[in-house]
Amino acid sequence: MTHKAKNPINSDLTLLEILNGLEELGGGRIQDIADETGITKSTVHNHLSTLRQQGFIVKDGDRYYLGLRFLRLGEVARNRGPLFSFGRPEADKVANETGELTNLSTVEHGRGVYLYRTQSEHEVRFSTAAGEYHDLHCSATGKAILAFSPDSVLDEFEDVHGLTRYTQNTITDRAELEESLETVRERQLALDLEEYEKGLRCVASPILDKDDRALGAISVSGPAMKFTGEYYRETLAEAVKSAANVISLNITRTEGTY
Amino acid sequence: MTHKAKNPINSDLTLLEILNGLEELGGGRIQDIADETGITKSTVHNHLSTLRQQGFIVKDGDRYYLGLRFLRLGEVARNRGPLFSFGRPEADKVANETGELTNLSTVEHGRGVYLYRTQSEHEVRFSTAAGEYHDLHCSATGKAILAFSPDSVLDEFEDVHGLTRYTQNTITDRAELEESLETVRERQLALDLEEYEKGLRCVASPILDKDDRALGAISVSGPAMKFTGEYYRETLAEAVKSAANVISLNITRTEGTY
DNA sequence: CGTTCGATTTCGTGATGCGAAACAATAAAG
DNA sequence: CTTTATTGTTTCGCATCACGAAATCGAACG
Repeated sequence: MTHKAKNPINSDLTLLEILNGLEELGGGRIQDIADETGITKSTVHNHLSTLRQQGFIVKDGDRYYLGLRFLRLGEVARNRGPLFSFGRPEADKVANETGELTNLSTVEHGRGVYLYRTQSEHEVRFSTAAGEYHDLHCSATGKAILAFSPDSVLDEFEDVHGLTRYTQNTITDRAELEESLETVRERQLALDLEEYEKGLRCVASPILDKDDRALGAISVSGPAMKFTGEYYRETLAEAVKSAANVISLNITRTEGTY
Repeated sequence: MTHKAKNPINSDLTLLEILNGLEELGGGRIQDIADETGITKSTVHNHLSTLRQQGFIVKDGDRYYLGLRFLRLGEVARNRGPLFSFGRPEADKVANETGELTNLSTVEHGRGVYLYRTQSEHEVRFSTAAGEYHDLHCSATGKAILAFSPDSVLDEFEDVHGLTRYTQNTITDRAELEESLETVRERQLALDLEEYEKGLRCVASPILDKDDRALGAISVSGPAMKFTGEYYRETLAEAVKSAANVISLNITRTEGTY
């Protein structure tokens, strides 16, 4: 387990449970939240009422929604560390030059988290994956990060989530995974060959600090049909790798501020 | 007051207080948070410990920070309503065409909130204002929104925050403000002539739903020295106005989904 | 080794969060 | 218009538990 609180505060747990419910449902009425979370109506009501009073929740008609207060908290979280501020411009560049969807991610609580994803022209609605979690063993960014992280990171992830199989290509064997990480280390490049979702491929390169430890990774992702041959293994790979290099350099250059 | 909870939950209040503290400090040690919030060490410790266990907080050394969990919650909040998903692409276009800083904002809990701000080349670090609050009476976006909102919105804002004076140009008289809103309604354009910060000007245009009620506003902002004459009152004004129109149209066209 | 500073834990108690159920409000149905 | 159903809101009593003072632990420093 990641962390076990000695004296967990009960009402905090229910409050957070309610937030989780609101996130999943994208908002809802008291009854909905109560059903979703298994918490009594009156309790849900009191918590939501308190949250609203403090400006964290908005009520539209009889529906409750997460408020924009969380947007602010999220931005503060995202701007801890240099990864986002230095990475975003480069990610945008890669997206412009290649025309592909570009991602920036890091690790938190033993899982991969998207810090940023470029906007796609096509899927306008809900394209935002920022803040979403992903597995480390079957994503390009995840493997790029693992290759330059202490074993403890993989240990924690394996402990909590296991090496779940999603497709035929998913690497579910620890030894095999570690072997593949070795080549990632050599080439500073990690691939995802439909290991998480059939038809989806990625290339990632790690973003490193001065001690060659991964702060995160940058990747492009797209359809397997398009991500093949030289375009995939040279053009895109190089684009991602050089972007990662620029970001790493910019970060280490400004070291000390962090 | 915006909303008064009948049975506010005490531990929720302290938890939220701690989050506020973390936001202000950008993270810190137990003692720091305790000092900042006036809550006892052990209480702070228990709350943070609980939050961490649930993945909302990260601990780096002996420092606690807001976790990326909030990023996700913030994104959910931001994607409620069509404003962000339809507005962002247009805001980016305006930013590209004019080269100026472009903002997208809305109203929540009686205050203006930035939903999105385009990245500026110059100020890389901490340029993110997303989720930040701003006053309605002295900002271009605020006035654009007020002009197309029921009086209750201005009432609530005035009640809670008052028409604070920030510069010589700030409109602090309700009647005068309402008069200026009349011309905003006519021209579908609102200006900020250094009313909030000396040297800073903005132009905004409201984003309207099918009943001509403001969902938010889009604006560009920049130095007063540059924002003058035809460039300010024609070029930028038109850019913002037409972008607002496009967004409004796209939203009403897809009406019913919301 | 001792000192200092802060994190963590212990612990007793008064406050309070919880759930069942009553009540109100609203909408749908007949 | 009345009835019925559904859900939000409030009440209330009690076992629980969040709180704070102080003790303990642990690390960094000289």
